[in-house]
This record gives sequence, structure tokens and C-alpha cells, in this order.
Amino acid sequence: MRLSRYFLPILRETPKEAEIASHRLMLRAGLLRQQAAGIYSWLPLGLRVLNKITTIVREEQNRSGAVELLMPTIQSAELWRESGRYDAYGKEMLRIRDRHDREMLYGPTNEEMITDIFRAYVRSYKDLPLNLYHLQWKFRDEIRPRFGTMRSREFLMKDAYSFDLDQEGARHSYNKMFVAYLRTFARLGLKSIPMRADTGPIGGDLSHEFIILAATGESEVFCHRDVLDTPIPPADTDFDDVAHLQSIVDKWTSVYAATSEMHDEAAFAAIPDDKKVSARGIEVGHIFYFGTKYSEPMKATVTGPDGHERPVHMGSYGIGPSRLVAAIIEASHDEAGIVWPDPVAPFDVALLNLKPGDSATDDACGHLYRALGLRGRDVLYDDRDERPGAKFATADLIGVPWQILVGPRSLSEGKVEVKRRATGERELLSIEDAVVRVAG
RNA sequence: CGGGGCAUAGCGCAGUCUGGUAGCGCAUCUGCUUUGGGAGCAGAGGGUCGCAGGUUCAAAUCCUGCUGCCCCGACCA
Repeated sequence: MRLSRYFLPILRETPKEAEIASHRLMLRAGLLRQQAAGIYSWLPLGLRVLNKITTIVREEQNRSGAVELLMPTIQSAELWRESGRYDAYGKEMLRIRDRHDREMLYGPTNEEMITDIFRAYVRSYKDLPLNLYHLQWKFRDEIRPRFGTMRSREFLMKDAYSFDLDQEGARHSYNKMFVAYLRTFARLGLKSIPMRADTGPIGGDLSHEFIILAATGESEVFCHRDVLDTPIPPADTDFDDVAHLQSIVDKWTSVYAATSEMHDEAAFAAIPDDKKVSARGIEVGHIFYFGTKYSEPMKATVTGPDGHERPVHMGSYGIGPSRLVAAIIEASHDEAGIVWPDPVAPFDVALLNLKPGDSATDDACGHLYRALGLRGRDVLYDDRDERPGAKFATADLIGVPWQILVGPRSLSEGKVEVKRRATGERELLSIEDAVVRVAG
């Protein structure tokens, strides 16, 4: 992509409404535009990051055996009356009426609807276990949205729902998501910590929040330092191996880690002082087992091996990709701007032509642009008629992991400069070596 | 929902107290010079001062109502 033909409205000054780093940088780097309180447009660069994240989320959901579908944003109130949540949910739910005066709502979550889909088709225990998920925009009319997409009213959520014959099966489904989440966040370049969590109004008795540590996090969290070094399950983990998955979850949950709501002072006090971590965290995922809370009132039943019908045991599992964009920035930025982890970066390489119009730099950039493109790299080519300083500032701000600086100075020796955004390390390389360095 | 604040050019702000030609910086456009860490000079364009009503010879400024947004607190991916 040539920057001169792209749509990247970067801001030199910080809009006054932005308090925290991620919000400030998302506005400055042209990722986001606010349209109303807690409601945002995703500009091209922001959308690229969001898509990178959802791709990884999907890959790990699919790997664990979950199956993707897509449910609508608008739901009918009728369904929510069946579960009893239409009245219970309160003002957070955006209620609307259609032209026939039918009561509708903009979905804040999809337990009812997925249960309706399940009960319409599934009759036998032989079709279990089943885990269905989708990625869809949600709306929760928060009292006070803030911090950009960290807490917005409209947000993208990956929500998965598991169905099992009994609690034992549901436990395994829960463990699958537990492992999938560990892998997902690790692949996004984040160190996530599963923490015992309150189940809240959603019900049930088994729940973990996945927290990443960041100074601007909204929750206060406590954990044993060792949890930060627990190994992430590998890609070839067998998700059908019940005992193995349980052992992974046991290893992670045997180390103390809890949010302030679930904090146990005595247990924390027993940890050696040098292993105590008391910090702030951002919740990026939340998993629940809630048994038959919805299947019972909504009559989602299957016939078991004994010929008896019984309500299925369910769990739900949420990740907020739109929040993750902000969370990743909170965890990875510096004075100059965003520092994207490679897997989620909007582009792989920023190619800076420091003297556009000069035939030597133009030719070298053209060559690099094509060579990297052929190797499958997304390159943002800064071909604007700007001074070098402005290009450096832009490249640093938008945080693309690799920068290739092409100017007359190094080019006179037949070299270009390859800079790593995260560390600031620079190498003078020939054009061919630069391609290999960046594209592997 | 309680408390506090803001609304003036695309962005950041001054002007409001004490009514009288709507300003500054950045950005944008044109020209020339410049070109390795957000260039310089010269010129230009861009505003129903959030909306509605009122007071006044005269309102960005005073009064009333409304709307939007932000911050602090209790809830949430």
C-alpha cells in the first residue's frame, strides 16, 4: 500500500477527550473515530488490526473444536422473556421497537438465542459435545463508557457456547476453552493470567477471567509470580485428551491468582514476598460454566443413553477483540507511539522513501516494495512528499514492527537501513539482505 | 444515577468576568527554497461561536431552556 493513496488520518495533537495511552494513540494514529459516547468507527489501520486479532481468535477457536456460525445483532424480546432475563437485565440492554410495535433489543450477549438454535435441532446425546461460537457486535448501554474501545457501548465479541450431557462433559468443554484462550492471548503477544472470578449475574459456579497486567488496568489483581512463567500449551495439544487438558488447567489454577472480588488475603499472605504480585489488570476474556440455567427454562434437552430427556449443561466463553486492540496498546507502546507485536501489526513493514523524486531512492523502494510483496509481506510504502523527520515520526507512531529507511546517504554505499520498532536496533544492509532480514 | 467541567475553523486553544470589526498555533491550498528525526519564507482559503428562545441600538460574551461530550464514584467482554 502506498501511503500517498491510503487513508491514514494521523493527528499531531492529542484530542482532549483521550485520557489513557491506548485511547490517545488510537486517535492519533488514525485507527479510530468516535461517533457518539462509546461508539466508534474503525478507520482502515484500526480495522486491519482488528481483523488480525479476529483471525487468530478464530484459528484457536477452530483448533479447539468450536464451530463458527453467525447470529444477528437484533433479537426479539420474546426469547429473553423465556429465560427471565428481559426484566432482569436492566437498563444496560438497549430496547427498541419495530414498526409493528414489537419489542426488540440490540443483543448484549447471545445465551438465549444460541439455546434456541440448539433446541431446534439437537435431540440426542450422540450429537454432544457441541461448541458453537460467533463474532458479532454487541451493545451494552454502559452508564459511563470511557477509555475508547477499552470500555465502549458497542463492541465486538467472540462468544462461544458449549453444550454437554452432564457436568463432567461440561468441565472438559470448559477446559478446552481455557487452553484455547491461553494460546490465543499468547499468540497476540500478551501474557494473560487466568484468575478465579465471580460468576456475576450470568450464574453458575465455575468461572475464570483472563487478565493481562497493565498499569492502566481497571481491575486490581493479585497473583503468584510463577504464574507468569507457566508454559503455554503447544499448537499440537490434543483437545480430546480429557486427562491431559485437565492437567494443564490444574497446573495453571494451582498457583494463586485472583481479582479483587475473589481475593483471599490469607492465601495471598502465605506467598513468599518476592513472589507476590499485586498489580492492575485488564480483563480480555471471561469463561463460565453455568449448568442448566438457560437449558432448563428454555427446554433445551437431549435424550441420554438411558432414554431419558435431560437439560444440557452449558458454558459461555467471551473474548472482546475490540477491547484487545486497546489492551495490546496499553501493554505495548512508548513515547513515540504504538509498538505492535508482529502477529497483530496492521502492516509488517514500513518502507520509508526519504527522498521521493530521487531516481535512486525511488528505484530501490520500488524494488523492495515488489520483492517484499512477493514474499507475502504487507508493506506500507511512505512515498509522500514529506521530509524524513515527518516520516520517522509517522512510522514510529503507527508502530509497524519493521522499518526500512531508504535515503541517499546509505544508498550511496548500496545499503538501506533496517530498523526494528520495538528495540530501535538498526542494521545497514544491502537491498537483498534487507528483504531476507524482514521477510525471512 | 449523584458530583464536577467543557462546547469558538479539521485538531489544540485565547476571547466571555467588564456586550461593540472573531483571533492564535498546528493542519490545508499556491509559489519558491529545503530534504536522515514532525523545515523556512511569502501568499491564500476555511466560522450560522452546539441548538432554541429572551434582554439590548448591538450578544461568542448577559438571562432561560435544551442537546452533545468529557472527568470522578457505584456495575461490566
